[in-house]
Amino acid sequence: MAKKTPTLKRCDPSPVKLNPDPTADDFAKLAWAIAHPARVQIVRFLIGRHACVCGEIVQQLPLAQSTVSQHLKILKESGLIQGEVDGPKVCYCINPVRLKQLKSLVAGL
Amino acid sequence: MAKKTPTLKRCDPSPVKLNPDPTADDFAKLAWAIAHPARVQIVRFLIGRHACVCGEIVQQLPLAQSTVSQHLKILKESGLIQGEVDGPKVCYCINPVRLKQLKSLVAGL
DNA sequence: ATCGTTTATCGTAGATTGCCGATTAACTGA
DNA sequence: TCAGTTAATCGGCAATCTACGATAAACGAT
Repeated sequence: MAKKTPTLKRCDPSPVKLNPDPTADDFAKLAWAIAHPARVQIVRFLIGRHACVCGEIVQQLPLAQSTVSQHLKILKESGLIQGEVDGPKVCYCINPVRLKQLKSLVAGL
Repeated sequence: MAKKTPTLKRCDPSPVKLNPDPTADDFAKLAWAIAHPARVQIVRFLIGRHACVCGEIVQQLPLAQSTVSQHLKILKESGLIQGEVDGPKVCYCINPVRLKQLKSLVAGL
């Protein structure tokens, strides 16, 4: 009992193992997709409008068309949004399944 | 009726205004904090353990100590975690308020 | 006071991001 | 067919991120 630590311990010393976190990569990927203000706005905009044309998104943001296209590409690669060709235009919309995945991953933290 | 668009419209043409999104920056900041697999694991680890020492996190990850320290710094700057000096060690823990903010922002999408 | 432990910071290198203008590709309509 | 519109891609530049080893700072213990 001489070695009893006198300092009050704030840290839990229980040896809990770190679970393998197989979803960490996917989680990070989804988080990365919305880790930029412009992309947050795009996602919110698409949710609010259900679906809309690329050009409209460009008009709403103070960014060049090419830059917005890059952001849309990133969002598309994450699976959060989908682009459907509609004539010369492209109609973007939210992927509800993927959005739900993001929500449950964050909610499960 | 000759000008009736023959193509079925998938896109909603209703003119909905894009709300100013004052939280977009903060949202992106929080998302950025967990936009890396290592940081996702750190956050999950801290949630699972309630609190723990920096060195333990380093042991759990296949990264150098300095790299983990950088990730911890990013997480701390986002407000998601807090570091409390406990002698020569530093005890990290989740900031529940900030975590709840992240959850509600994502849930509110 | 000095040593050992623990963590943060510095400096560096390579890769990636964000932004833009310019160009290209795809499609419609006259 | 040809012109016009729409969106994606290319090339380039500055900035940031990630990772590491090495070093410095803070603290407890002897």
